[in-house]
Amino acid sequence: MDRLSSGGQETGDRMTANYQRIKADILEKIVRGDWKPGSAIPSETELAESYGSARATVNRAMRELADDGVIERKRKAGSRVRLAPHRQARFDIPIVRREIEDQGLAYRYALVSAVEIEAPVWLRARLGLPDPCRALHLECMHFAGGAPYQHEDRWISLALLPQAREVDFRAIGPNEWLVQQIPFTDVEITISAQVAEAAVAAHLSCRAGDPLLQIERSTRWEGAPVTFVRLMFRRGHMMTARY
Amino acid sequence: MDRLSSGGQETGDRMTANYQRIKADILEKIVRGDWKPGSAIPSETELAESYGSARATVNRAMRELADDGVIERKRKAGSRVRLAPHRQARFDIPIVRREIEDQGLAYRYALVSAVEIEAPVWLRARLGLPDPCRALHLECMHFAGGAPYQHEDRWISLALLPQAREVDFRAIGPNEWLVQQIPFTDVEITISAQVAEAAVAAHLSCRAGDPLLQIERSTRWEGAPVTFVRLMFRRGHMMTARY
DNA sequence: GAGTGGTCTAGACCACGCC
DNA sequence: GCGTGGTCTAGACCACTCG
Repeated sequence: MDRLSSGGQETGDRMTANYQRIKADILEKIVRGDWKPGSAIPSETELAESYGSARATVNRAMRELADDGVIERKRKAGSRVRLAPHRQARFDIPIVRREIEDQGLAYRYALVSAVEIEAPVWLRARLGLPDPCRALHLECMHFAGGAPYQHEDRWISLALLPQAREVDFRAIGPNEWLVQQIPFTDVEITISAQVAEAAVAAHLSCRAGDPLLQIERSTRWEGAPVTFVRLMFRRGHMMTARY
Repeated sequence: MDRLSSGGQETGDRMTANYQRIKADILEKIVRGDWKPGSAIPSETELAESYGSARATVNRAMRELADDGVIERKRKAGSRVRLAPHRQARFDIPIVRREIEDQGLAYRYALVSAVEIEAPVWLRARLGLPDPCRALHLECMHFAGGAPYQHEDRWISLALLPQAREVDFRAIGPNEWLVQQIPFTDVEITISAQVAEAAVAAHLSCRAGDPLLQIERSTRWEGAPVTFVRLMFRRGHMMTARY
């Protein structure tokens, strides 16, 4: 009954797709309070009729709203406005090199140390590694415009990637090498605030005890542990996201 | 030519949708190295034919792969495997109350202070508020199982939400009240590590100088500044995400 | 200019989940 | 049971962009 503003409803409309206009219109109804939190939204069939479009088009709008956490959908129950909008933020996890070069700064990488040792207990527990298990332990630094930017404490499972022994990690960073080996995996990421220990503080040119943003990341491939990394950023580093 | 494993290709298949199987199959080809980073992927039409499905189905698989940052798509150029997978993690931004109650702990909220004052310069700059501008400044604490969990330093623009003056924030937390007022907005989030100042440290039962995870969030509505909040978590708090 | 992805439609079948 | 969302199809037009 209330077609969207613009008259043209055919296909590829000027500027915005129809499903986007429908999505925006539904969102506006929710924001304005026409459809209150917890209340039901008309079915896709009804909406399709009222917008004068196909159900598939409405479906895409609704699916994206559900992905965005604005509405909840259940088969027979229909769609409802979420009581508490399920907010989530997407943070980019850039390759360090890109992150720095995108800021227009010169990137430099340095290997601090590399040793093959038996995987320590905490690492085995954390990654679910088998009991006796050898691992490659790398310590690296990333610099931005000459200044320390990030300290990388990397562990690579030699059970899954024995070829890591042959790599010269003075020439290539572990992250960039790993990306070439395993293009896609399951990842668990943890962010926290930690004090700079003396060794790390020296590398990052800050004082021991300074608060540093820490990212820990466990990577698996088909369930098998691949690598664990602890990244300490220089003091004052921030992560930003919009939604 | 190489239909996917399961014979049934009709519609609603057992367990997994066809577009998901196609998506997984394409992803596997990329991971296995059949389609290398930077190289082109067959066009949707070709893929649709080889999978024996409609182009729309392939389109959905490809669109999700693009959303996931695995491939890049351009109109005439076709689809290519990303050189460096554009990784991003989605972090849930829960309501504090839910975050705590989901852990099975008792939630308690307390208002520390509430004053109406002229918005300070830094806040006006940060949110883009007009020059003379009054704001409500709230300081709150959130407890989990009796222990301090989070310190909230909240600013609410009275230009946009004058009704905030009438609210008894001893009874309701600012976040929960705001959600009722403005169901959906544009948000900018920043995460960093900070030292606990003496005042905050006292509230969070930690020592001044301890490293704390800090989240700052600016919220707008249709471009107009609504609220700014600085959340300091108790020492040791971590944010986790998977992808 | 021409190929590729972006979008839309009309119709269809299915599975889940309330009743 | 039966309505609703989830998915699929075959065909279509369009807009972008590379060459």
